[in-house]
Amino acid sequence: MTDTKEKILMAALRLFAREGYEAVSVSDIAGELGITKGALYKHYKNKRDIFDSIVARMFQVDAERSRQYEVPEEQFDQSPETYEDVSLENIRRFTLAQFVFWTVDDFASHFRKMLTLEQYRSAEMAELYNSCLVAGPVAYMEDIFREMSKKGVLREADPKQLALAYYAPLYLLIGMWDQADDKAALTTLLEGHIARFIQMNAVGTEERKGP
Amino acid sequence: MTDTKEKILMAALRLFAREGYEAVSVSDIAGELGITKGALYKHYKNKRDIFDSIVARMFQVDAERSRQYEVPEEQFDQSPETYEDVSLENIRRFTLAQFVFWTVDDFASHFRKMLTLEQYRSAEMAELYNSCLVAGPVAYMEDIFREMSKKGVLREADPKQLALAYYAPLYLLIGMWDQADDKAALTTLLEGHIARFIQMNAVGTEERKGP
DNA sequence: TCATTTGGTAAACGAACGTTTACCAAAAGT
DNA sequence: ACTTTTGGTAAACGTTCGTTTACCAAATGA
Repeated sequence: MTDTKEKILMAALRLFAREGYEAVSVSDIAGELGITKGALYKHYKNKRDIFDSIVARMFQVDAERSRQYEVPEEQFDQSPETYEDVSLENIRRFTLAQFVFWTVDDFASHFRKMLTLEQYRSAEMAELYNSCLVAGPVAYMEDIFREMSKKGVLREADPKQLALAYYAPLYLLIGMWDQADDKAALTTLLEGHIARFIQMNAVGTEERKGP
Repeated sequence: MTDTKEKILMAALRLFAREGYEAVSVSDIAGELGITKGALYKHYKNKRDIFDSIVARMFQVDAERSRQYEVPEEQFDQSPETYEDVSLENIRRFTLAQFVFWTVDDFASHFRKMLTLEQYRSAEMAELYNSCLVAGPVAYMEDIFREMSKKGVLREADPKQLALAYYAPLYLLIGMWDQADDKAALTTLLEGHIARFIQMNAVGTEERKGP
């Protein structure tokens, strides 16, 4: 069965996320499935191959996700007076989806932790960690905020500074998730942060802008 | 010489911070100093003992630091009209000092990275990482902000939400430091963040409060 | 039906691991 | 001056590592 190959990948990911790549032995992975380590080499050519397959899988998952999120296209025919609300609401929903993805989703959550543990081992891992979880998302938000400032949805401000202020709490709360006992409180904090950010930075929360 | 013992500790810390504890061999550590691994056992009883000594050292460094930062006591006899400025300026300086400590300081920087890599291995490491770098600092800022709100230096707001908004960018920038090529830009971003935070949350940046 | 492929076991491989031992030169103590 | 301690080397210990090999039963395919 090719089902075993999948089980190996997930078991390895779970172990890599907790212990780090080097600290996990091939026997450990095989032991998780109740098979011998010899059987493992029928599915992967070596230990590194498992790791590489995990990374490749993440690229695949990410491609599917961005295909899904890109151009929903439905709300662009709104009247100008409600555009900012829709736009901000989109950001809010996107942010919550990001949070859920990196914390609740089994694969993404374990992958994030694995990447956290491997980020200093090589420039490649550092770049991957950075683009997935740090500078990548910040740059993404910066683009969005620059656009929104230009359209008058947000007050004038350095979009890089805005992106930092917006994304950093999300990043920190993701990092707190794994060992938080009250996970609902974290979600509440995140929602509070988003609401606060919109209230302080959106045009139209104090005076409403006419069409 | 007891100087060798210190060199072993620092070399081990440097390696643990890059590779993680399990991925570093005793030979690796000895090799960094140009001695054999046998010699290493004249200074530490085993590999774990080196790790524990590093952690103990951090506690020691931290104790010295908090002794140094606690009760500078010099500015508490200010007139009420300048109190908020002093208070906010203290926070600004404290924040920058924290940032420099966890990024530039050789021991603290490596210790932070090591802790980042070990945080999922045991509850003890998770707690240490959390108290040093995540929930600990947030709770600390929360206390400060609650006090400042009560004294009217800050606008009314949930202090937990304030602490998250204030500390998270610091946390993210610390994490970006290691592999940033333009470190000055990060410092600029941090200073921008602090200035922005004070401007948006301090009472008196729009209307000055009389005595 | 019979050859082949698949997915598994058990054992062995050399290398590397953390640790211990036997030994030694130089420094320190008395 | 002689003993002890200190800080080092080199080699060996038993264990575990990642990987390979020989073998096998069941599924697959012609």
